[in-house]
This record gives sequence, C-alpha cells and structure tokens, in this order.
Amino acid sequence: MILGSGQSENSSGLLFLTDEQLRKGIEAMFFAYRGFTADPDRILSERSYGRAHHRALHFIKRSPGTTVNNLLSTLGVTKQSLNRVLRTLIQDGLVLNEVGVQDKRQRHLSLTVDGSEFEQKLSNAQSDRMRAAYRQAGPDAVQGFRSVLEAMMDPELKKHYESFSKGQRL
Amino acid sequence: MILGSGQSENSSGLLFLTDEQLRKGIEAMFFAYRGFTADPDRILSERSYGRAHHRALHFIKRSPGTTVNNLLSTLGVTKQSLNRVLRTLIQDGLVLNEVGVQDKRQRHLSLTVDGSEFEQKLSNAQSDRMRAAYRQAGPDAVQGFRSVLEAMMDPELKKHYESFSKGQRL
DNA sequence: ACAATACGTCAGTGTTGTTGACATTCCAAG
DNA sequence: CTTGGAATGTCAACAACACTGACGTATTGT
Repeated sequence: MILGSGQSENSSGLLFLTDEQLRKGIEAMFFAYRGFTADPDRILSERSYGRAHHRALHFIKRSPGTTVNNLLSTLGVTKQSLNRVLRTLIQDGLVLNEVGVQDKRQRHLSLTVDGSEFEQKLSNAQSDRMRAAYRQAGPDAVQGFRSVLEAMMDPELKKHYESFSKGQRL
Repeated sequence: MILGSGQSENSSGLLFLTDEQLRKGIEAMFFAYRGFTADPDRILSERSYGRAHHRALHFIKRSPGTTVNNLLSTLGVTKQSLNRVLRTLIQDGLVLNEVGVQDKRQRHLSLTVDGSEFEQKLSNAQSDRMRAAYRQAGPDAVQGFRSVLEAMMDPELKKHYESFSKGQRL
C-alpha cells in the first residue's frame, strides 16, 4: 500500500490520522464548497433566484415527472420551504406541475423548455469547474474524491444519491 | 495509468468526462456536504447557535489572535454578518476580543477556555465522521479527495486554505 | 364511512447573508 | 499637526431560506 504524505498505518492496518489532517480535510470541504457554488450563485442572482431554486431544478431535471414528496425527501427540506421555491419556478414558467394520472393527489414535476435551458446554463457553469478540477487532479484522484464523499453521506441521503444510478451507466 | 470505471483518456492524454459523471460529482458534493455539517448542526442547535458560529470558532481556534479583518476575508462574509455572530460569542464568554498593542484599531480574537471546549466538541463531532469516511475510503482515496477539493477552490480562497499549513507539518 | 396520504397555503420565527449609512479610533503621510 | 484613509463597531432595513404549527382540500385505501 502506497501511503500519501502525512498518512501512516499501524500494525492493525488502521489508518492513523492526526487532528491536523482531519482539520485540513474539514477546511478543504468548506473552501471547496464555496468554489463549488460560486458560479451558479452568480447566474442565479441575475434572476433573483437562490441556491434552493438551483437544487430544485437540478433534481427535477434528473428525475422528470418526480412527485413533490419524492423531491422533498431528496432535498431534505420541509414542504413549506420547497413550496415557496416551486411556486416561483412554476409561475416563471420554468417548471411544469401536472396532476397525476393514477394517483390524482400527486403532482408530477418536470422542466419546461425554458426551465431546461436555464438548468443547463447553471449545470454548465458548475460542471466546467468540476471538470477543470477533475482534470487538474487526475483520474485516480477523482475515484478517491467520490469514495470519500460517498463515505461521508448519511445512509438515508446516500440512498437518494445511488437511486440516480439505477439503470444508468457511469 | 489505471482508469477508474467510466473514465477514459483520449490520445491527447486529456481526461474525458461525460455529463453524467460530472452530474454525479455535483450530487456527491451536495449530499456529502449535508452529512459533513449534520453532526455539528445538532450540537449547535442545542445552544441556539448556527453554522456561522461554528465557522468563526473554528478559524479563531486555528489562528489565535487573528484580527477581525483577517477572519472576515477567510470566511468571505460582510463585517456586519460576522459582527452579529462574534457579538454573541463574546457575550457568551466563548471568544476574547482584545485591542491590539501595535495597532489599537485592530481587535485580536481568541477562544476562552469555555470557547475552546465547545469548539473541541464541535470539531470532534465533525472529525469523527471525517475519520470514518477516510478509513472507509482508504489512504489513496484521501489523497484524491484532497486534490480534487483543492482544485475546486477559488484561487483567493485557496490562499487562506494554504496559509494554515505555513510552518506546520501535515 | 373513515383514516391516511399528498399537496398547498397562511402565519410566525430564526439564522445568515446582504446594502447603506454613520461614528469612532487610530495610523501614517503630507 | 492636520488630514485622509484604514479598521472597527453599530444601526436599520431587507431578502433568502430554513423551521414549526395549523388548516384546508382532494384523493385514495381500508
């Protein structure tokens, strides 16, 4: 096993980590997340939207026809909080809200052409930075990046994360 | 070069990344950040503090005697926003605010014993999850994790991130 | 018929961010 | 020594986004 700088393993094969290493990891998450959201935030503020709108658009694009309840548990917010965002997106003609066929209580959400376009714009801005970071770090790093992030998720949230891979090739 | 699943390189040696791969990376960041903040958030809400208090405590602990302006640019918020948080922390006896010796305009911030204790509690909760994730993913993954996150930071923020390593062994 | 589910909405509250304005203190350059 | 500007603190107003609690409606399942 090749060890990176500053990491070591004891005889039990357990990774030994100093407080300093963990603290750097915490700070890396903090600073990286800022960069991660910086570009979409700029675009969103032009239309006086916020991060919540971006998240909603992202996951509706991801799962077209999804129900409100499903989106709710993916985002992990209350229905009141989501509703505020959804209402503006529907009013602005970015999101479609259609009554369910089998179950008429449900509302199926999807993006309009405008919504799809705007989501693409946001997605591109964020993807560009992600791609640049991936290329700079290299393919092996990307594997590690994903592994650590997945190990950091709450199990309940990880289910949602994995559900998007069902029947999709990565 | 060993390629992870779904990644490939073209003849120019440039990493080829599909929209789907990038989208998964974006979602990984989103879901992981939730897990990342979940444990401290619980502890903070017991004292009716928020994430902003945690961040302030973290970086004051990191750089004892730092000035308000320095903390401001690290956190990337306005002085008004930071001031509100600092005021409560000072009132609650967690943070010390001392007038500068050379430059008396500056206020040097540091943690009291209580503040240090509370910061430790928060830090431990977050570190525990980070350590678990690191161990689950393995040492090579940790290297990659850090590499990608660093490549994702804005250059201006990265300076702050790196400043904490000056003269420190990792 | 009745309970539960899915959704929407109203009202109130809290944290965290923003701008803008203004006062104070202090250093440093003219 | 005066003055400009930097560093700090504070006030007010506002917005985004989260929360709780409550209520109403339509629909579904038992």
